[in-house]
Amino acid sequence: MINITFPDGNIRQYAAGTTSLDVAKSISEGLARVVLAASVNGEVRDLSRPINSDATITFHKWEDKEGKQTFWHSSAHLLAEAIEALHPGTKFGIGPAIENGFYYDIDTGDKPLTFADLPAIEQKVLELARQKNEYLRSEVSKTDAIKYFTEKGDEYKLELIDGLQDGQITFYQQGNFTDLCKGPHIPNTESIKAVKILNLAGAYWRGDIERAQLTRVYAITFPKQKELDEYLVLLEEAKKRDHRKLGQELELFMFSDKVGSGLPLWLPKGTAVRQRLEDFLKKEQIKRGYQPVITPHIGSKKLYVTSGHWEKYGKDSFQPIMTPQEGEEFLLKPMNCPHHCEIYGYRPRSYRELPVRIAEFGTVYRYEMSGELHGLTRVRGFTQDDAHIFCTEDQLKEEFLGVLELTRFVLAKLGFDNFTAQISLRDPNDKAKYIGTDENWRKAEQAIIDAAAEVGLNTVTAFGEAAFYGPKLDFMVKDALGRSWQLGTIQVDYNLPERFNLKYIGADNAEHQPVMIHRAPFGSMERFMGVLIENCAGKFPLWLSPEQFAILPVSDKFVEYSYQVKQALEAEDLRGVVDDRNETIGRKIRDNELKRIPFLLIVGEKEVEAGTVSVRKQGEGDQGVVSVAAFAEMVKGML
RNA sequence: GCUGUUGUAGCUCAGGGGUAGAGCACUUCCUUGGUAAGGAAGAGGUCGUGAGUUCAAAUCUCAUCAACAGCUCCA
Repeated sequence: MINITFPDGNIRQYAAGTTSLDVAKSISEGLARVVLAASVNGEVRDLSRPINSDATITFHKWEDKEGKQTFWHSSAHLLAEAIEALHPGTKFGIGPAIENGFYYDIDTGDKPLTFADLPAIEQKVLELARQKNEYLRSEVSKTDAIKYFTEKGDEYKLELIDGLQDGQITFYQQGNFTDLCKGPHIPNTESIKAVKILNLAGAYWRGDIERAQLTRVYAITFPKQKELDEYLVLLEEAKKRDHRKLGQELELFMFSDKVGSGLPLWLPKGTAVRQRLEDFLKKEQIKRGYQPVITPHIGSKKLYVTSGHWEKYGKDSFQPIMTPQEGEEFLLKPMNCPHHCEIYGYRPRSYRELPVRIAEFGTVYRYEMSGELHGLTRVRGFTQDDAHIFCTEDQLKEEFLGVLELTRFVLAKLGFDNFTAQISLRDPNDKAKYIGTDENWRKAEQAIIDAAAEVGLNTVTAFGEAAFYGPKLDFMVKDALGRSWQLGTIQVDYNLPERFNLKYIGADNAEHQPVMIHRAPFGSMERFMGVLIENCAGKFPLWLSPEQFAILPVSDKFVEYSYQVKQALEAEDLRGVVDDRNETIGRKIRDNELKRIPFLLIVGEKEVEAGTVSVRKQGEGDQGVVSVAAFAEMVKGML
């Protein structure tokens, strides 16, 4: 007999060799019907795998992340079976589950898959699912595995097998389809009741730009048709929050072919929001001892040769600007750090004045590849809420903590509670990509890890995601469609101080090299605005909103009073407009609701006589009548 | 940059080898209306750009630019 421990600490005894499914059945038939996989000693496994010794067990249902992942991974196999049935000779790459659904990379040879093929494939998936085939696991020798896929002619699978060790290779089969896979899988295809192929796209084999481009088929499945329908509605809703769409509807920003791609033009309303964000952070930074500076938009090429950026990015950047002077070259600045290094180094520095915190909303230009451009979140000209902190080794951790505090303060103020803090470290297997000594890297990485741990920040660690000059801590936030974007960033840099030969005089009257922290709580104004727009669905917080109120006269007889109210509110530092169009009140309400104006003030005969306004809150309807002064007080109380 | 899709009025889109259409927005007039679309009339486009095929191209072909999705990249 073996002891099985359940998540609640209960222990029950079973015969050795019992399966997770048997264990589930012993608890209830109901559980056995809905369970998809089980974690045995922390490893997610097939329900049919026997358990031979004492173990802890956790069951995974559709509601769990592990349950969904297993369900979708199994669905990927089913999708492959359907594609193979309809398009014989298709070669298969990999087909993992992703956050929402799964994909399979396929190579259909010279007959590419088109959107017209998709309905038939979806039908086939459902047809195969209804065959109620089991997912059968088998352990296969490397020789047999190679033999199978050689006969099938699938070189992608052969390449995958090549990287595996004999004795660790498993196949899974359902119906007529056998795949190289380490599992786990759900027991049977019958629980897959609804499928939608979401997208087709190119993807390089093994992510390598030099290799073949396969067709990546994105799809999602559900155990109930209703859940699929709801998911598709959710996707549609998310598209409505897209900042590119809202930016146009709310007249926040635009792009112009004549200006150039990736170069946003900020319209008055977008500018109003952005400037308030800037003012907010500038004030906070002053409180925290930052010193604002201003530097030019270009810098001599020599500056970037010194910094090392020319060597690293020069050929992929906006190319140097020539001058009438032979041999003189300037670069549009792609970052502010070198300018700030020059400011730090313009005179000798004493340890007494460290840390020096140099801040600038600096506009930079980077020639991003055309395919990378994306609304406001990936552009070629953008403004960083940049600052560089020059400090001693001993001050590093405290400064890092201070920046962490500021960044979290900023995110909280703007309503971002769903961020991920990512610690980006070197790829330990490819140190050649980075500059600087091992010793400095080790120190910098440790400082970040320690500081994050000290404030109890929940972090994920990403190896290979560091900047080429140092490790960093990034705050990642998702957009309306679930894509992750880096917003705030904090980076430790031992490299630039060295390249610019920056020094300070210590208490020992000797020269020392300061450490540099790059940091930007917003990241860039453009990207932050983009993600902010999506996060609030265009309904900006009251203090940021371009217009806080709109006054809607019931007829043009009340326009004059409307302007008096507007003046009175502006005297209270509130901002808004009068909708004096010759339109019905219903129309004015509708149009201004759609502009996401927080408060609509309706005025007619009654209001004029009583000196009041009838208040309507965005999205919440009529709030009743109050005096103008009372309204002003109420709004100010909400700021 | 790569693969695929798209490009027609300010916006959303229909059409399609014989020189352009709808709704909304806009302008004017009527209406003076009380909590999410009042009525009428009018104006507005060399169909992304450039070549080619054709008696004829917005429509077909090629190139180019831009946008979208994913990949790759992100100082």
